[in-house]
Amino acid sequence: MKASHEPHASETRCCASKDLARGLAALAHPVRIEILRHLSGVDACCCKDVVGKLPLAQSTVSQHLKVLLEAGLVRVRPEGQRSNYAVDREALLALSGAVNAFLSDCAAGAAPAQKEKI
Amino acid sequence: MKASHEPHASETRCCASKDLARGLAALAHPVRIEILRHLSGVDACCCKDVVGKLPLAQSTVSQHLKVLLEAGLVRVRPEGQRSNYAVDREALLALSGAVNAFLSDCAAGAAPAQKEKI
DNA sequence: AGCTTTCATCGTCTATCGCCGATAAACGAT
DNA sequence: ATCGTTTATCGGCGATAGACGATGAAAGCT
Repeated sequence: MKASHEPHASETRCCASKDLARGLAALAHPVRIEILRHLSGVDACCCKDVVGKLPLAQSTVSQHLKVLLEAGLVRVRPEGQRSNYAVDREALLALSGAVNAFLSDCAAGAAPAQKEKI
Repeated sequence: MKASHEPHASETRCCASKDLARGLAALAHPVRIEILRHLSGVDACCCKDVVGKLPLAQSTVSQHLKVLLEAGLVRVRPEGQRSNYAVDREALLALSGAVNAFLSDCAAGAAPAQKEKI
């Protein structure tokens, strides 16, 4: 997105926004929220199990799991012919903390690294 | 999305997921995060001000503001020829609470309204 | 009255998302 | 060695998101 174009009074801040947005984007889908819910209720389960609980094709579920995986919100452990997925509880807490920090700061009017011109 | 198709062991829960996803989707964009940051730092400011801080066209910023508005994260007060936007601090805190509750529950393994089979 | 400023909306374009079926790869079992 | 099971990935399709410029409406200014 034209990164080196104009340092529009935002350079380091922009990266933080993009990181946060990336994490949120992984979460911002009803199916992925459902999947996280399912995964959190069990120790670990394979893709097939998740497919059994959702009205979606296996390939679709696999892709959603991949998104969650790449966002670092779940972990996978290949066990035999199946892949055991589990929520990364630390990552969830970290994301929760990041979202909380951002939203609370915004709500408090303490915009990070700002407050210069009106 | 084929709502009345098969009550796949999720009916009320699905709505909650969709609501949460909707709120998160509004937040899951770097530009909108930046806008929220800007708005939180000032009491209220108009679209033009936001445009001045971002390398984007006025129409684009206006649309992002509309998304935030429809998600209830910001409020607008038309004042003369300009629109004064301000963060809805209560809404931000509410969303923060919802995200926090969901992620914390997931991290704690307490998936809401689940825990049956497997 | 004109002119400027500010904003919202429309239409368009491109890129990405979300879904699917089909297929291949990896593994276990017979 | 040959199945059956599970998973990941590919290609395609429709829908949506995100960006832009252009336009029009509303409000202020001279």
